[in-house]
Amino acid sequence: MRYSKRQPKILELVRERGSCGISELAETFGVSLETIRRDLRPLADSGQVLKLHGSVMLPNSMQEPSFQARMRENAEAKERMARATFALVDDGASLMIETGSTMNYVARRICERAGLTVVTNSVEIARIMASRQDHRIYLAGGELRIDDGAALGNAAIDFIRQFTVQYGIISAGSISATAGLTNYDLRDSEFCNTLLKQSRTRIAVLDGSKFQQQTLVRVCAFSDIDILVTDSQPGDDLRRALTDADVRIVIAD
Amino acid sequence: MRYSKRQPKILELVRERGSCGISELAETFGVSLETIRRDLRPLADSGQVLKLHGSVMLPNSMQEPSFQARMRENAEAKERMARATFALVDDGASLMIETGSTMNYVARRICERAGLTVVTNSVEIARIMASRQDHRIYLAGGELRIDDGAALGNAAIDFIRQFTVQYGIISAGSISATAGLTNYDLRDSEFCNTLLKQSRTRIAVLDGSKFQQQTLVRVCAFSDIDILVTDSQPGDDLRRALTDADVRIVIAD
DNA sequence: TGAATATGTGGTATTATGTGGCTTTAAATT
DNA sequence: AATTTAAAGCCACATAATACCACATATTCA
Repeated sequence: MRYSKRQPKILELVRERGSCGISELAETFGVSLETIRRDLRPLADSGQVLKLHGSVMLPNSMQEPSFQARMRENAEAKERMARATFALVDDGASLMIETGSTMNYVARRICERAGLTVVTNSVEIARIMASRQDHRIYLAGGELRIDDGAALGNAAIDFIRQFTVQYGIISAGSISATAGLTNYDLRDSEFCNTLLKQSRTRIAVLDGSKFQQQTLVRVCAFSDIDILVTDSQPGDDLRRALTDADVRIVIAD
Repeated sequence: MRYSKRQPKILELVRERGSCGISELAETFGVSLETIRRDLRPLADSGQVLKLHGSVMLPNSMQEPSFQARMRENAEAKERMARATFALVDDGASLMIETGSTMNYVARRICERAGLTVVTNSVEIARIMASRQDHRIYLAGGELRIDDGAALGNAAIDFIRQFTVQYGIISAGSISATAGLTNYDLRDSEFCNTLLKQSRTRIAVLDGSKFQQQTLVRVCAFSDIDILVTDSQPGDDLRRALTDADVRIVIAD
């Protein structure tokens, strides 16, 4: 492997942000595009980053276009919420995380905590957490949904029933005063339902674009969660419904 | 080590800041570049710092994880064996694959087949297979080994017992005429054992560097496998033991 | 003072970077 | 789906920065 003083910093940047533009990197380091490409080549050859046209990303990011698209939607809000969620969790905590783009952002941040015990049904999140040596990771098995690499169904649900954790972290497709938390896929809802039952402090993370919408399947009532992490003020109806159910609202930044 | 009053201070600086420019050090100590290089040489030779053009850094900031390193060992042989294994499997087949760097190469190739049903205990391999839409993937859950992201133990073993597949594909740490296939980790051996029991055609993939060595734990006897895929001719002893057990030997390219 | 070690200097070899031409890729358009 | 078009990648060469070596000079310590 060829060494360059930039390579470790490139890796760090890519790991931190999930992906980086090549011109962006060139500008950051004040060198030409070709130089960055030369730095990148051995990193790509050894599989440490994945090289695309004009950008690099972590090889462990799901490559499905639909999932990628969701990772980009509201990326900045999701990152802010991830930091806020990080602040809620202590070193050495035990937690369950479900699948989804928002959960990926949360996992990347929470990963920085030391000595966690993590239970998840998402291949992606398991991989993110495995990038550090000092976590224990329990992955629920079953048939994988190709789209996001999540195990759903009875096998996964039975698996997580073995655990009781301090924090249960979920997202959802939408949240509204009338319907509570709702989701696109029944299997997700079922899984989240069990996840919440096995967790003492139940945290839902949803950005403001999910307020007042309504998707197909009900996940749970407001009384089934303890904390809502979001990025913007909910409307009056929603806020009243949440406070009535004793949900603590955390607005990121 | 050669004595210099600057060396301890250089080390201290590099450790504190991660990396240092050589001209920067020369200026700090008020000596010529050549002098700093002479101070640095023994430090670099003894592995305490990593020297690159114009700067030095800590040697471990570039260290790649052990799994990445194994992916690069014998990469060319593993790729050849992967192609040969690909040829053994049909479109629409059902198969089980265990974890390991060789299995990763195999998975990348086999993934090109259409409509497979894949059962695995490796997060990596699940992810590789998920890059195409038309496979069904069953991932065994359990506690993950951080190193390679594999689920091991009873949960994983019980999970795969639900399936019976056409092809069981494993690797191993070594193969020898006297000890059969052996592995480093008992948990791998136990898992592979069950995997083979659930498979009709049992394929072992091992490159020539694993001949005649012997690692810790026995995986299975030669009679428990049907096909050995390798990259070079085994020695006479080994070949005789294999043919006596009716193992078909496939030499890649 | 003299031997041993350190440091600096200049020339040459090596490595890193940038540039321009050409090929490949991805996306936009028909 | 095929064609066009712009962007990104790759390669080869030129240039700049850095490393190495041999030798000269300075410093240290017995």
